[in-house]
Amino acid sequence: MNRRGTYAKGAAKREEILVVALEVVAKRGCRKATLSEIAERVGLTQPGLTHHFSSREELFQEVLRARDTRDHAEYNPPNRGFDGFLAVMRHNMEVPGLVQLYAEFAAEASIPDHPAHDFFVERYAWVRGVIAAAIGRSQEQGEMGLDLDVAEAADLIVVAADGLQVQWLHDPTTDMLGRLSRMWALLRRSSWSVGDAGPGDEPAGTGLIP
Amino acid sequence: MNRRGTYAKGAAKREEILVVALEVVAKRGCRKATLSEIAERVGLTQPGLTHHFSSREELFQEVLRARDTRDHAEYNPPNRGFDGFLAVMRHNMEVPGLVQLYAEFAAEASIPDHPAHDFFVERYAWVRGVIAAAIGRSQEQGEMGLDLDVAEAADLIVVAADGLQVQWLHDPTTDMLGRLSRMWALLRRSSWSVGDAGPGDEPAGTGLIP
DNA sequence: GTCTATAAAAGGATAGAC
DNA sequence: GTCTATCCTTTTATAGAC
Repeated sequence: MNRRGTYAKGAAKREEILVVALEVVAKRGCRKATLSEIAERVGLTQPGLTHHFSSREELFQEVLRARDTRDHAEYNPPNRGFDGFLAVMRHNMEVPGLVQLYAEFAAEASIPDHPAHDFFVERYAWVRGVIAAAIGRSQEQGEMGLDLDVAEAADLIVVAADGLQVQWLHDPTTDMLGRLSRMWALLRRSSWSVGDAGPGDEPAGTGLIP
Repeated sequence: MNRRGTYAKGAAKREEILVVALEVVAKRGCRKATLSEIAERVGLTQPGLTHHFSSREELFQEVLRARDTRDHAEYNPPNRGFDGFLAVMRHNMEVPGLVQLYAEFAAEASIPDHPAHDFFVERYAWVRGVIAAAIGRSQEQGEMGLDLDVAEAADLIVVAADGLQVQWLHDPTTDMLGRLSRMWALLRRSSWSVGDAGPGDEPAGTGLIP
């Protein structure tokens, strides 16, 4: 531990930057949050900040990564299942800045050559996996039918959660937890087989498959 | 029609700008799309463009408004119900630029004092209403139970659609239509009463309501 | 309705000192 | 690890001519 003043200090500053970056995003929005303002708020110049995070995109990506790491450790101990996911969403309602950053940056990064594109693709896969595991656990306990298409069900939970967060940002009275619980309940009660109305199928008469 | 050269020309240029703005957004993303590039592509200078749309936010908002107007006329003639909604989503898959703009700009506008904030709040209410009407129609036809909470069900469809679009931007193999059809099927098969597991309720043991 | 010109600001990147 | 200094680029906004 003789690295005090170098490594330790650097790591602490990094943490501080991540926190302050979030505050600036919460106030200005992801688009209008600038490196200079963040730097100033942590008592650095803009080039000083760049030493820690070499670009705006890297910084925001790391803010979100740190969030995931902490949230997962805090709310998703092994096998907590859907309750853990709900707990994360409940926590999200106390940190609108994070939700705002997530929604805006994820959308911005949807363009294929965005620096954070791969981060989000991997993150989505990870989240779907977490939810799929929760569904699997629910199946083991007999709460959900074994004929449920787990991947599809997990997808629906994840996209509903994402969509809900944007709605909630626009209207904070949105009942995210209630809506997600309902979504979960729908899946719990349903029972379907692949040949029934599987992925890609459509209601008859839609005309989507000419 | 003696206004050729003034009103007519202005309106035509406006339309052209809306189209080109979309192309630039599709290429660069909403954040990186600039008034100057759009102006150049329509053969105007940036101040020339500003004459038609006084800000970036107004321009993007009008692109989305024009889209809604056209889509609604094209795919949602009275009482087409859920099929009409699916048709809009199918059409969206042919215009990723629009989906990209919608996702990114909606997230950006989630901050309360954003110029387009109200536009999105009103738009969400409108879309929810459209879906709620489709559900109501489905109930009349006996396809959906009368005990369905229409507002809640409509919400779930809308947020799932929004979330799906972002997922699809990141991974174009995402089966948006299949997922939405499944969502609809879940609601069709379900049957719930308000006291059963109504909005705001949670699974037992979640601890979300201390 | 569109231009030129210019403002006025700000964004992010980089080289080199300490 | 942080600063100063500087650079280049870009962005939006505005005033006034045609």
